[in-house]
Amino acid sequence: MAMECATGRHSDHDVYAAQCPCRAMLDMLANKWSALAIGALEQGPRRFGELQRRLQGISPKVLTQTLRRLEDSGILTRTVYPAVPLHVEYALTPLGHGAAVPLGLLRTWVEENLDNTAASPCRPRNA
Amino acid sequence: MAMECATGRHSDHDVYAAQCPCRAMLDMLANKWSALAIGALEQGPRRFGELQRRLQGISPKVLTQTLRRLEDSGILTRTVYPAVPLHVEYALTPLGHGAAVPLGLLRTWVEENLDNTAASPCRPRNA
DNA sequence: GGTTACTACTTTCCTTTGGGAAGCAACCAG
DNA sequence: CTGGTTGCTTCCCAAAGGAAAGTAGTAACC
Repeated sequence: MAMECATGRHSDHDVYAAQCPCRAMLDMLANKWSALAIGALEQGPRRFGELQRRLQGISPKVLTQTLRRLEDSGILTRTVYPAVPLHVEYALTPLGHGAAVPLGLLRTWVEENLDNTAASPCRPRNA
Repeated sequence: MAMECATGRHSDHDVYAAQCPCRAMLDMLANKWSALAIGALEQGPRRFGELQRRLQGISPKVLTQTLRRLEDSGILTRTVYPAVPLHVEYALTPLGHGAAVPLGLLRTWVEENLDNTAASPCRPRNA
């Protein structure tokens, strides 16, 4: 009786089911670089170099991999303008803009709630 | 002038800064198993075996790693009841319950929006 | 003509992390 | 003394992450 998926809670999908394709989607979105890249594209299309500067600490290899995966999943589009020098733009699809909402809330929550942990803040609050 | 972090957008933290401790927090929460484990604990404390059955496909090693990391970050607590057989309960902290909100939205979004992608559904919609 | 610069990667190499299979330890029931 | 239950740990391998350097095409500078 369709134990593999479909508990009927939301739609036909269940992220808790190992075989459900939405598990793979969750695995892709629930990832540091994906969350940051999607957030960086929320305000409009960005170029490779812009993203690399924004996502501090990412290497070009990993940025390419991340963008390719998101492109293959329909989260963003890659457009090449054969100008000189080469110009490549990445932009969120409507699906990507949808995913950006919960991911943005997650990023915001992390930034606003880290103080409650034992981690040291970037700016000490009394110095 | 504090380029390492703190763009001032939300609080003193910036997930886009590589050195900001909130980047590490994002890296931990933005992860398949963390998102599922936190969701599974949202309705109340759960035992190791319960979590392992709920998070279909997780191995005991990976579940232990995930729970330990979340415990070390203050997201959940681990309580041992020295009964026979051994009884261990995992429960979200207030911080964990806060993190559960955006993560729950992400899980729900994935379940409800996978249809819009090229991925095959669990239950075909016309058969 | 040679050199430098720009953009967007790719390649190589190495370290770190993730993941499955199996084993372990404690305890009790039969 | 064997089997069952719970909650892990250990071993080993494969996949992913990350730093550094190389590539390709063009154009502007000297």
